[in-house]
Amino acid sequence: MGLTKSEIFTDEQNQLSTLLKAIAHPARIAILQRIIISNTCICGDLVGELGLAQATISQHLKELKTAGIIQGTIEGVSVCYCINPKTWKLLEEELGGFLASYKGETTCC
Amino acid sequence: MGLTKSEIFTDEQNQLSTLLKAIAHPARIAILQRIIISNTCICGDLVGELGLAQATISQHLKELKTAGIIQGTIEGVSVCYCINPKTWKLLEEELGGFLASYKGETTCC
DNA sequence: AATAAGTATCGTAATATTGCGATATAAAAT
DNA sequence: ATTTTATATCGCAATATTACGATACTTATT
Repeated sequence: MGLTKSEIFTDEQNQLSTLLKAIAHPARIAILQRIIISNTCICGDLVGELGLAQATISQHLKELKTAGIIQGTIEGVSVCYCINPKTWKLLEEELGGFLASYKGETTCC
Repeated sequence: MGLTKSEIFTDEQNQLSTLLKAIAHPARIAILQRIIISNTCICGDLVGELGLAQATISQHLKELKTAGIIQGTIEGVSVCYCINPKTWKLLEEELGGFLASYKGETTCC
């Protein structure tokens, strides 16, 4: 039907998948890398650098913001976006725990 | 258009987003957790445990397999799926590097 | 007040994802 | 050989995502 059945999964599984989904796009990865490098990001800059239209970038920024991964504060005409430290930490922890749970033992296959 | 413009991004950005996309679904996270715990997974088990139809689970397994995150070997009637250590390591490295690139400095906002 | 600059939102088209019933396939047991 | 068991694939419907032009909004400058 095209609708994820969130009810049957744990809150952790849903939360992690939501965060991952927000990051799982090359444009959004590029945006995040750009924000991290400059530590002071303005959308207008991105429009010139990435090869995407202004509307598209604004939409990607909105998705990252909705997921809580970035936060934006209005600074005059432009908007300054930066990483939301809390969510970033949460992602590092949740994802780190998940990835580390596999110890690489090859009992099967 | 609905088509991601992969051409304008780096190989690293595309690769990382592809891997993340494969994991960014609660059912697939649940499947991976289940595989990791048992270290010997048979699809039939999952059908009973998760609340999804057999066809749906088979499809999720296929996506994980296509992304190279799991590998399956036929064992008689059933198929044994397990983590692909190489891809898992790659994911840990790529993602770890990406997440660690943010140092948490709050110069702005 | 009018204009300019930077972003956000709307509407829309193209494509992708999610989920499932039905059916196919493949190996094991009878 | 037929039936059973386990998994994969097909086809479809519902929904989500991606991208962008056009337009609205919001603040700064003139």
